[in-house]
Amino acid sequence: MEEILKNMEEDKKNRIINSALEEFSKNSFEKASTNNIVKKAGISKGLLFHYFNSKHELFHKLEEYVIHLITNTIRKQMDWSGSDLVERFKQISLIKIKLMNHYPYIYDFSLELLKKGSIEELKGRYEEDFADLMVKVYQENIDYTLFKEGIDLQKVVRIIQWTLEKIGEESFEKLKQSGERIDLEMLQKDVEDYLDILKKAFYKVQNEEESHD
Amino acid sequence: MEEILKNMEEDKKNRIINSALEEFSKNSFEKASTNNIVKKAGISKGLLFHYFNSKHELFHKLEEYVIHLITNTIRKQMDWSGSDLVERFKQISLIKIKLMNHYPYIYDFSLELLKKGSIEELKGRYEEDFADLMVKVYQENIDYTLFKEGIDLQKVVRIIQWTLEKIGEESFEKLKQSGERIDLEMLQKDVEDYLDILKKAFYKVQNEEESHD
DNA sequence: ATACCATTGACCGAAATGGTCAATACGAAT
DNA sequence: ATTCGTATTGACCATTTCGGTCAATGGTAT
Repeated sequence: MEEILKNMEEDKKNRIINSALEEFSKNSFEKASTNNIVKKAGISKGLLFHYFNSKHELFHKLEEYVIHLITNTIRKQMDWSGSDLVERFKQISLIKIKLMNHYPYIYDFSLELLKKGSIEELKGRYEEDFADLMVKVYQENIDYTLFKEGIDLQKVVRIIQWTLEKIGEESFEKLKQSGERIDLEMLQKDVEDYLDILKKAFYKVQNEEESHD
Repeated sequence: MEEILKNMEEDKKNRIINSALEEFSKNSFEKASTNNIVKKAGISKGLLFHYFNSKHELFHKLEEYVIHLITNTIRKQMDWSGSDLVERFKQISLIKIKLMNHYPYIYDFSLELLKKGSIEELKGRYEEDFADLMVKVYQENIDYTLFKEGIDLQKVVRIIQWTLEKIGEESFEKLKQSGERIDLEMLQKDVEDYLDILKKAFYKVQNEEESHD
């Protein structure tokens, strides 16, 4: 994707990527229309097929690009030194939402990929990539003794993840309806509020002194 | 819907409803195909247009039917006497999932309705209906002093709702992939486990004596 | 002026679209 | 058996849309 469009001006490139992401997110592969994609991207039909020889290749290159972008961004922008799982989740969710400001449909698109699977050859590769990253997120240097004892750790972790996912989904709905960019500061505050509640609920009681005024 | 198909044998009626729900859930109205609907329902094209004069009418009657079915089922099957909000949520979520066993795509379909809106005339009517029901759920006879003091009640309630929604979405994914009906007993156990965790986290500490062996 | 790549949009045959309708199948009543 | 009426069929229609092609054009650097 990057190599294919490397000489194209940034703005046009983004329009193509975003238009394709939107069309493939809203429709199944078969019903997604290349006519719609070029119309929304503001380019001619010929140009799209000049760069991507077929609808299949476009989709294939797009999913490759998206998987690579998401996993690499997380890998690079995360602070891997901390041992607090919730903080790690928070970082991931903020990274995703920042990506969404640039590529509004990237999250929806990647969710569809994970649900429906994709071209087999690629699927193996990126699922492995994702799986590796997730193992790293959950296990590398994480201190699980922060959680209260006697609770179902697996379920609690899922509650926390689900909450973050829902916050993300809500932001996306807002973005779609208003068209304005997401207010990252407000969102960060929101995420932190929710995670504070969840930490207070599921982490061992902390030293009150540290948070004293 | 019910009146239109009243003389039809139950099985064929369900096949039509479920096929239409599926097609309209997976595709936007425009891209949904009446050819697909009749194929999956196992009926002829002519028959569908004999009962519903147009694709628009089919969709319209379908949404009317679904909204009515969901709200009425909740209204009737709920135990409105309790004052525990979490228990009320639990009931709603189990009712929804039971409906999903009969109409697998009813939940997806209704979500799309709420997101995208629908035909204007109907929209006003059923949104009001939904809103009324929700007010009843949240306010009629609910004891909010069960929650711990000093927490952000609104956010806590949303965490609980989101958790139930995610459990429902997961059940639906399983249903789609396996095709088997949902094991309601296992699911109920699951819902209760999660809600126990959330209650312990957000409700005031209860008398331990009652749960003593 | 020449060479070269980016870009266009009219055009293609094929497929799918929502909807129609004359023809049947079939059970009940006579 | 025959008639009647309704439930149901599927071939058929005009129209649109599909993915993809390609000769032509524009613009830029040499």
